[in-house]
Amino acid sequence: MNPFVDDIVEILSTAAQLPATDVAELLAIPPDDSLGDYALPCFTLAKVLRKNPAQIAQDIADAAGPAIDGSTRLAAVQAAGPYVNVRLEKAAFIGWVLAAIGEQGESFGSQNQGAGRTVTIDFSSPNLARPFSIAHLRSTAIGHAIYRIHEFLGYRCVGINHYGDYGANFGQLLAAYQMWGDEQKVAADPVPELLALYVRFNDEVEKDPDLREESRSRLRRLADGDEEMVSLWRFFVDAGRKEAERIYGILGVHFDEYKGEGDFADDFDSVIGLFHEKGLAEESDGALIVRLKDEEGEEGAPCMLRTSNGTSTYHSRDIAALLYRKREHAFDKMVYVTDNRQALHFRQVFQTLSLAGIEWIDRCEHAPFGMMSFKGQALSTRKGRMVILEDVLDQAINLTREIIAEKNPDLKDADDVARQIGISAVVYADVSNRRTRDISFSLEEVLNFDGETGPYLQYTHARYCSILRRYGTAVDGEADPSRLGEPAEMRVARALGSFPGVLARAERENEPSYVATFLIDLATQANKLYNEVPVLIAEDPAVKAARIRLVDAVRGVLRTGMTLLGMSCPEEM
RNA sequence: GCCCCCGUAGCUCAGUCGGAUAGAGCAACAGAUUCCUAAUCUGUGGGUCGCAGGUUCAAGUCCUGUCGGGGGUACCA
Repeated sequence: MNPFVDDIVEILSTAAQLPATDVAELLAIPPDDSLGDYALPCFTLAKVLRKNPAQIAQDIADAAGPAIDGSTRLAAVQAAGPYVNVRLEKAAFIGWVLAAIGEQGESFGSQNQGAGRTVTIDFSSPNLARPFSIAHLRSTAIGHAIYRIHEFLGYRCVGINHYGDYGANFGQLLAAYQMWGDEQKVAADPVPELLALYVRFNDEVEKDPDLREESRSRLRRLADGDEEMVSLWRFFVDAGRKEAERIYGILGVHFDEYKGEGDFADDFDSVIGLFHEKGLAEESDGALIVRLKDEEGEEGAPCMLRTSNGTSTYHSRDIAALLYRKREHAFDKMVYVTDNRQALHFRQVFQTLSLAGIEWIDRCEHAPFGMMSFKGQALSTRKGRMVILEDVLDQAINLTREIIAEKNPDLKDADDVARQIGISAVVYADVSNRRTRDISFSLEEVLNFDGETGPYLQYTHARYCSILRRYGTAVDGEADPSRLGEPAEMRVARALGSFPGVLARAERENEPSYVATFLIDLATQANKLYNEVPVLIAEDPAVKAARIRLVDAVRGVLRTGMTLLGMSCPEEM
């Protein structure tokens, strides 16, 4: 795939008289590019050859010398202690990267590894009884990025919103509404009114535990199809969905399927039938369970399919939903983007289906993410301690407006650009951390636009757009890159060249933060580049044209990467 | 008790398969704009990679134990 690496492997394996696969396996990248572009550590060879690794490195470098001299891609080979360092022919490497980007255009980075495959991604899936808080952004932003990355790699994607429209939260809402709700106020502006009712219920239930019965009885009536309860519940769900879809509109997130948990509450008989058939289901304390064992054979928490009251469970509903998805979408990969707390739940679901002989269960993955805390405390809707996502977005947008007014008062569509920057800043702050980390939300940090942030990426992109705009004429895709080779140019090219590998890893591990880290690196190198070498004021027109090609490539890859993370890319800011 | 995640600079975090001197950003301080947008760039200070063993030529990275934080552990989802 990379002819430069292929050449190094071929030459060094011949020189060292080693199998090519061994050399490819050992090949590393030196910590500093002044040492070289690739390195072969010789420690492991020392044992076999019974020689000092530095001597081995020297021998290999000597033996490889002539072949390197004859190579158009490789410039030099040198032993440095126990390492054989190889330097690339810079202009050739930059030219190769530019050619690849030129050929593949906007699809550069994709190796089309998802062609012919379908992935279903369950993400965001908010509980509609609660407001859309900053904590919901995690699953939404991470899931959306995973969706876009898969789509870019050629997968057919089905984004599923498995929203919560079922369970105790709704009982609480029904009770609170009927006890204290003001029909007109709720009808006029449901979201904040319902939130207030929800918080009040949880507040009062602490003082008066008997209130729980108010909730439970209504839940029973709902389950029995009581008309009053059903129509109220429907109203709550509709209001919650409208609100969620409004937020998705702001974020630019799209789902291919909306199905609530409640949609799988009634058809779980088939799930139970499946486990009865296999002889796996058994009665225990009135509930129906499947016993599970961990790796050591110890009995762990069982998977409960039906409660002693005869109702469905989180497990049976999720299993029903999963079977439905397999039938409906015939996925090759299924990703659940939920918080870490549900790790055991998914292990149980997967293990239970595995016991039942469902062989495709190994294509299902849980992509967990860490908890979000706020000022050292967990966010809790029940206790009214929460950060409403839209408030954060609004603050980010307003701050951006101020910055634009100060730095670029003549910017046209300033309001639109402020929205793009503010929203992307918040999204970036979320997807830039590795998924499994617990993150502490800090408004101050999200609203700092200096350094490794969303606006930094957008700024770099906008500056590159600006260079191309001022260049005036179309980019010459044939401009000769042989005049390039400045260290700054080489570093940018190396970053560009790493994009396909980064995306492959991001897909494999369902980890969008790899793309975020990549973009910061690319933008950093790109910013250094225009500080170090002149582009528009380059004296030699041939050099200028070649640099413009490089600038255009950076602009394109920045745009692709930011889009994959769900960010927008204004051309001016 | 058992299971999962996390622990790297004052703060927030990177760190592919174990490789050369552990890196960024923020905050602090000092610089760079007659020149492509200073939301940028350059420099300075800042480290017992939680701790202890082990494996290895080589450990932030792998193994065991331990401490600290968070979460989970059959009728919430």
